Amino acid sequence: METHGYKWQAKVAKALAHPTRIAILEILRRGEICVCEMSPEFETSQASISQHLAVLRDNNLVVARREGTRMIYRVTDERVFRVLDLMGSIAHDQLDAARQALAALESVAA
Amino acid sequence: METHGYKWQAKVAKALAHPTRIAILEILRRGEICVCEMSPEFETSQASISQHLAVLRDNNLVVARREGTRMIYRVTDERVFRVLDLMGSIAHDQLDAARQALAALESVAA
DNA sequence: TAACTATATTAGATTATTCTAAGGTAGTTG
DNA sequence: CAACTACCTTAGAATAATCTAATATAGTTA
Repeated sequence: METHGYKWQAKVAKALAHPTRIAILEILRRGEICVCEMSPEFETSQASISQHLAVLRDNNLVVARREGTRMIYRVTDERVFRVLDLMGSIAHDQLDAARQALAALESVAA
Repeated sequence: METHGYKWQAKVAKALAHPTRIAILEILRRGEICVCEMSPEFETSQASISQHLAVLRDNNLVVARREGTRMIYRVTDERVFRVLDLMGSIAHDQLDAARQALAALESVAA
């Protein structure tokens, strides 16, 4: 198996592998927006957001264009939202299962 | 924006963020299988594969059961394959676009 | 029970990611 | 053009991920 061929898929996954970057994409899901409008939604420093945007840019998940002094970002491929949704429901069901397993243990202990 | 809520999604993404782990999941797509049967498909060391399997296990993307001396693995949620497929087509189209951009540049240079 | 097979774990070095702090760039406006 | 706004980049420290080498464990078989 030439794992090498999966490098590009892995790069997409890696680009998504941070809560802040997912949050950025969720904001962009509402439509294109400038950094100045998404920044206030985070506690994170501006530099940090800029770096996360750079990761998304470098992996071609978003593109930016300048408009005056602002940079307007948008996603390049709407399919990332399907990925986010799927990962969300997978994670959700994992938590659900874990909680049920815990409840089962607790009912035995009681 | 409470990025904290995206932690679990990010964990799923992180678990997928390595070519070897994607390759493992692609093998598991064919059905459950023991480590001894998937190992030969990799150049990677046995320890490394075991560690990658541990990452997938720790993130609940696969489960293992023992059968004699062997460990049989299977995916816990078939939706990971949809994630892999989506990431694959996103990555594919990115490469396509990059190649077309290059070709356009080259035709100008010529 | 000793040797063997299949797999996991640990330790440690290496490399990659992320954050903070500081400074830089690009466009705008008085 | 000086000051300002919006954003980016760099450097460096802290943390996390990955690999190799060695060792451990669990079940099997002679």
